[in-house]
Amino acid sequence: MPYTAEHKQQTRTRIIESARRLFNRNGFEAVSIGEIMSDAGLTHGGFYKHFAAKEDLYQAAVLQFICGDGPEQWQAKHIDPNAKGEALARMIVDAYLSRDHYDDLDGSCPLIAFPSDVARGNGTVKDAFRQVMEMMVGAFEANLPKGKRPARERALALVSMVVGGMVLARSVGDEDLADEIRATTRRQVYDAAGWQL
Amino acid sequence: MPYTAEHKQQTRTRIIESARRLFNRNGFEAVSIGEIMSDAGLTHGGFYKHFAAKEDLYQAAVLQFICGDGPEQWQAKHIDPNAKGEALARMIVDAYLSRDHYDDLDGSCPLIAFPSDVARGNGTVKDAFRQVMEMMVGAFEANLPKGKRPARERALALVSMVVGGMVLARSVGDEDLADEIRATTRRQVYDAAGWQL
DNA sequence: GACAAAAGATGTTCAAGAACATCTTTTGAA
DNA sequence: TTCAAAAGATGTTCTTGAACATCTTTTGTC
Repeated sequence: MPYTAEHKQQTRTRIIESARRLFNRNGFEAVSIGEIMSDAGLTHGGFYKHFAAKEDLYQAAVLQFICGDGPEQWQAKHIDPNAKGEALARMIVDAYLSRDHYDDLDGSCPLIAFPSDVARGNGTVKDAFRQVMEMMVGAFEANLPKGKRPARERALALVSMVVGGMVLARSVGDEDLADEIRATTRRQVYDAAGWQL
Repeated sequence: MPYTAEHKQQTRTRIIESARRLFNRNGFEAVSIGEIMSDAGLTHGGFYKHFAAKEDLYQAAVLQFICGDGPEQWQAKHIDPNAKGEALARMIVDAYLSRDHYDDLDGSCPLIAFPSDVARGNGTVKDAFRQVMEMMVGAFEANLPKGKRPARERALALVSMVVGGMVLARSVGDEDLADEIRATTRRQVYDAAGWQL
């Protein structure tokens, strides 16, 4: 068999990385297969050697966020990989609601980049989306102080808040208002989690 | 001048209503002008007598939610128009996070229906989006009990939560999980607002 | 070194759709 | 009743893009 299996895998990964970047910025529909392949340094024809249809890329692009190697800059900048417990949970919140994340259109979390696209998509994409969400819920759940309600419940609420806040910030088209939304959401998350600012 | 001004206005409104419904369900890109016009009982050609470009419809479709006549069923069912203060604020939250809203793909709030589409759109759509958000913030702000933080801040956080919760619920593709997200978000909103369940 | 199997490139098909040009219909005003 | 201005219908253009068919290149195996 010519072209080693790793080679194909690498190419496939390159395609997915290009797709995620372009999808993140422009949405599923607005990006053509040709653009993605070209961005990955290939031509349009080879696409179907890796995927049966464009839709299959949606799922892969969403999962790339948690399967790709290494955190994004906006994550690395705010999260100390050695941190644990409350400190870690706070770092995740800070990273998520950071200006860096807000500005990083290419590398942002898929929960922010395409919620409505996924809501309209097929079960496969939704499943990928759910996985990303559950991963985030899990990260909070494991690092939340005890409270009157179950940790999962509070973790889910925190995810709702940070996702909602960033989604709104990205959509209002006003930097100052976006800053206000991010800052406000962060304070309220801290309150809800029982953390000091 | 043939065709009275009201007639034109009515037709325009019909186009916007069709557009909102179809956009809500399928997104801006996936719906063609022909489909919208046809849904409104017209043919594609007449579109440009009302709008210069398809993009102009995006803004109109978003604003239709707050400019259209009468609340959606999911709103009417949970909100007593005579209610005031905390009772009203609770009704708004209940309506927003209701199963009725979740199920109403055509009539849902634009903040839920197309956050990512708007985030990628031009300033005009974003401005419309902002208006819808500010209207919601205002509704909460005016009806929140006193607390240690400014009412606007807490109102903004509530909006982040309910929007985030519904956006996630719509995207996970699992009814049970969606129910959990809605219920959990609601409890946490009540906690955050200082309301009893 | 020849061979073949798979990756990737090139080229084609077909459909969709935005924009607009040009007809036809409507209806208020004269 | 006629006229004309604007709404709406019909028809056309041109571009884009998904899918796939068919070449060409690569490289491991014999």
